[in-house]
Amino acid sequence: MSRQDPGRPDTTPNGNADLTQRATGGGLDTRTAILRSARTLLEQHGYHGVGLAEVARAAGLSRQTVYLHFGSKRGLLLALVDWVDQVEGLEELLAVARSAPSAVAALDALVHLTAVYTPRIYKLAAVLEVARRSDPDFDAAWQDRMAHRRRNMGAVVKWLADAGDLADGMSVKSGTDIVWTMLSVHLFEDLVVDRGWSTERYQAFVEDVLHHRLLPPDLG
Amino acid sequence: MSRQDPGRPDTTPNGNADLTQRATGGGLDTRTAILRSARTLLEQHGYHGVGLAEVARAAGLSRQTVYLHFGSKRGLLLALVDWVDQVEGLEELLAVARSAPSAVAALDALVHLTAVYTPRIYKLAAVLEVARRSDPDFDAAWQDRMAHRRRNMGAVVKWLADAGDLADGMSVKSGTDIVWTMLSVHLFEDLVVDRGWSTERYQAFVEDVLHHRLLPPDLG
DNA sequence: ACCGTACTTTACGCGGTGTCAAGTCTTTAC
DNA sequence: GTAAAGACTTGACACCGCGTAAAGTACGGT
Repeated sequence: MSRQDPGRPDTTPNGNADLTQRATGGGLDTRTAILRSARTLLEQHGYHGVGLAEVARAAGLSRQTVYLHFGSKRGLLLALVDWVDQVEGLEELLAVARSAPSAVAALDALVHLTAVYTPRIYKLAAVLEVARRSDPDFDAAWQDRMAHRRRNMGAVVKWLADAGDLADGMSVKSGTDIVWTMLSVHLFEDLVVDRGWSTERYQAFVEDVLHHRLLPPDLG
Repeated sequence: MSRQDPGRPDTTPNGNADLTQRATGGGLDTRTAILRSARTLLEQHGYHGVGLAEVARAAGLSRQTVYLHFGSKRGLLLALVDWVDQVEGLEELLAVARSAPSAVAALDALVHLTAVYTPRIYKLAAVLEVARRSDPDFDAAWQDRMAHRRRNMGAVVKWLADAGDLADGMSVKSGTDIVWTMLSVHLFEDLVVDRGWSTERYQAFVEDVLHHRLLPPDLG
């Protein structure tokens, strides 16, 4: 943590009046406290439903502290994305997919990863979606992260191609486009969140479509 | 084109009290002028990139006039949706699909309709997407309109089922879910807008997936 | 004792939504 | 011919969110 509370001034015009936890010995530092409350509130009320004042209050801090740490709402969101991916263990899950025994297994692992991971982050993804369309600068930064995600998928499709497991006439680029689209958060939201499908059914559906579209007839 | 212009009762999508449109010799009444500039500006700068003041200015009117006609930004957006669907001739396109000679033809017509219609409205759809996630009241009204769209798709899938053209184990509900998802604006955006596919390729892809998933093996 | 760090308080400027009240101009109705 | 009704304008205000600025306060280390 950092400093302590000077005196719990309470009744600040800024709107704190909270009971500030921030366990000094606990281990949560200020930055994490902000990220935690930001995530909770944003997932609950959406991008425009939460102001930085509210985030700060929930973290037991002043509004300015948020600006001190993240510079802007955009900065907070960007940091939030990285933090959540780290907290939710995205890298570990990706490592599993990369260590698959075959190209087809890697593709299936990618689908499985998505079915497991998306439920953890789709609410935040909805927030980011709005942020993208509200803030061009955020959108630019977001595209970078998405390009990274696309490269992961492209690598698997390339693997398929090199192993001769890609259907005739299917280029790596087209295949990647299809994987990208079928594994998008949008599609998960449509099927699982809005239409009530189970993640198992979602996974089976996506896997089936990808197999039929990407693999040669004998494998699909 | 401000205050003169006598009667000329026209379609009032909103169904509000005073229907009173005015058509100068030119033909565009105030309401339409607002809708037109709103559409242009919103598609260009997004939901939060345009204020009602700017919309009004572009229409050559005062900000209050917008409130007089639509009550709020939400009201304007809702009216805009109806107006655009009417201007773009959605009903006519739907009639074509409904008059298809067979269930499978109707399904294909639905896909074709989407491939033709979505390019005209996907920019506005992005705006509405943000509005939905920023304004719960708008979201509620939006769900109504989407339910209507879903019923159209459900009718076609029901037609398939009644004609015995639905794959074994595929319920009307599941089939409708799949059609809904594959014809979503999101999927169009991913493939055509973001990944640069032609609408023909998009259409062929969606049609293929739907045929393979929905129709029995001999037809798919 | 001193300085740097972390956080707080208070105060602006800016821009957007939504509301109110009064005023202008034009058409319609008596 | 005048009065009422309709359509739109002007100007002002409350409220809230973002972002910035400038002091001020508490603590830790040297």
